[in-house]
Amino acid sequence: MALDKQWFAQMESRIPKGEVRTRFAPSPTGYMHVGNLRTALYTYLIARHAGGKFLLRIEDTDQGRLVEDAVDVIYATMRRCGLDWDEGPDVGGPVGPYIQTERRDLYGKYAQLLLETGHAYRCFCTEERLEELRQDDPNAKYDRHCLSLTPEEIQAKLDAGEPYVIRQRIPEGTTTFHDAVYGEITVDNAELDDQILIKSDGLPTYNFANVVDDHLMGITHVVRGAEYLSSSPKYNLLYQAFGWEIPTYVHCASVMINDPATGSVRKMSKRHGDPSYEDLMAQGYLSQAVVNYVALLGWAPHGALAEQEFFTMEQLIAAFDIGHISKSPSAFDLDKLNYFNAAYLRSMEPQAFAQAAAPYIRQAVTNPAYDVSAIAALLQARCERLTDIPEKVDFFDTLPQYSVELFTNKKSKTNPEVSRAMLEAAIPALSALDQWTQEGIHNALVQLAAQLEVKNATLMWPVRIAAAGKAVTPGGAIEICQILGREETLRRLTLGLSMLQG
RNA sequence: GGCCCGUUGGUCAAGCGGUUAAGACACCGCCCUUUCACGGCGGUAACACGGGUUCGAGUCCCGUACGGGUCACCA
Repeated sequence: MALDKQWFAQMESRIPKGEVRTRFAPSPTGYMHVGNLRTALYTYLIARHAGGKFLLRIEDTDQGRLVEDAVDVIYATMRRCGLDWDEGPDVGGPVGPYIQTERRDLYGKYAQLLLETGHAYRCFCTEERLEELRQDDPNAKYDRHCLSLTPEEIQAKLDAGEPYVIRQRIPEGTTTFHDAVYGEITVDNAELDDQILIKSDGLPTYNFANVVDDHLMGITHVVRGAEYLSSSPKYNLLYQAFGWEIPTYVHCASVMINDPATGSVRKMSKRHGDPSYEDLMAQGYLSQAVVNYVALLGWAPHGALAEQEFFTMEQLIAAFDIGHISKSPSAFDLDKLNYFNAAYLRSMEPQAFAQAAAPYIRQAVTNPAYDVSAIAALLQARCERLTDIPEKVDFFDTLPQYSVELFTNKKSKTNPEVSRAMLEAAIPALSALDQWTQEGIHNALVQLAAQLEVKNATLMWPVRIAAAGKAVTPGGAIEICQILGREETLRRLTLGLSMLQG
């Protein structure tokens, strides 16, 4: 097969120059790992910080792992996180296509190039033979059996239609590469395997497609998880074999999680039931909170910003720098995410919060008479996640069964006898009210407490307990009574009183 | 196991040869208060270990230990 020099030249000519270009290149698996999300974020931030381009490329060369609609999940997640891309499968761009299976013909041509320059060779070994090689040493490298095939032997196998793969020929010596976060790393080439570049199905392996695409797409900063650190020398060798400029590598340490079962940390994984981005959304977390938290998992602002922890996307773009990406793995901490989420929830406009909370409130409070906005106002400073809401407000719909013991509270100086006296006084005072407003209820009860010569808490406690039937409620007696309405409040208070009289 | 990487409180982390070693989460206490939250104030808690280099080391070098990654026709 003759190589079309013009075609290669044309591919080269498409590559944009003079700008920072990064890419996020997920495999369509149907969900976004927290670690992947963080990698995507950092990749995005590096491009935006430099005023460069951020691209999205879909790496779907593993036909066996294709997941239906997974690409849509990626789009949705990226958009929801505020990671807008300049070039990608859906928006196009100068170096497309942006889906690897749509580029399939191109990898073979580049592999051919390597074949002709002796940087790669065809391998006809069967899987059985490879397995045998690994019999006594499961970590054995390929023995280069097919490297010694003569051109005639190769041609004969080709003519016979024998399936083959194309392998990279690793040269002698050592390979040194530079990583922006880990620094200079040198390895002995003897440690490197003659890895497969083109699989027998004709599709490229991740490692090969990655190098070809990154070059052809003009990627200047290769941002990826640290699990690729040890395969980086092979990448470098590939770039060198092609005579291509080596990009800046930015490897990010893994996101770990504390495993309470073992008491140690391990890499976050879907398999162990660790939450993905989608899981977190379903659990009532805010996308901004997750993004903010994740940004700080493995990167920290420096200088004047060292103590800042709340960042908008714009602020992240301005502050982000590769130099402060951490080399060591960090543990995902749900407590801290909860803190961020609660803070984001609190910072919302009351109206926006009410809107977000409404469906969760309505899960537990179906009575249309109760004002959702008023309930939301009580909740805003009191929940870490939206999904915390239903159990906090269930008492509005139905008064729980509760025990008289709830009427006893040391700090409020209440016990069943005191509570009984309080309710006996509160019921007529509240039924006499002409305006059922927070202010009206507040004034009536505060005046009553003064009149009875007890502290406010002594009166409020039994009222709240009778109104809600729970020791802990969002909001106090006044707010709860106001939302309940006069009739229901008096009914519940009377019920409470009868419990105390019985 | 070989190779590569890492190691500051329970967790996230600042620090880039000279600091009383920041800050945040969590935890504890106090205040505020109508329960709980919110908010305010305070507290417990760290440079893995051993050698060097240096007037001086969390910061630089070398070991050890521990942790992680990787060794596929997966990405």
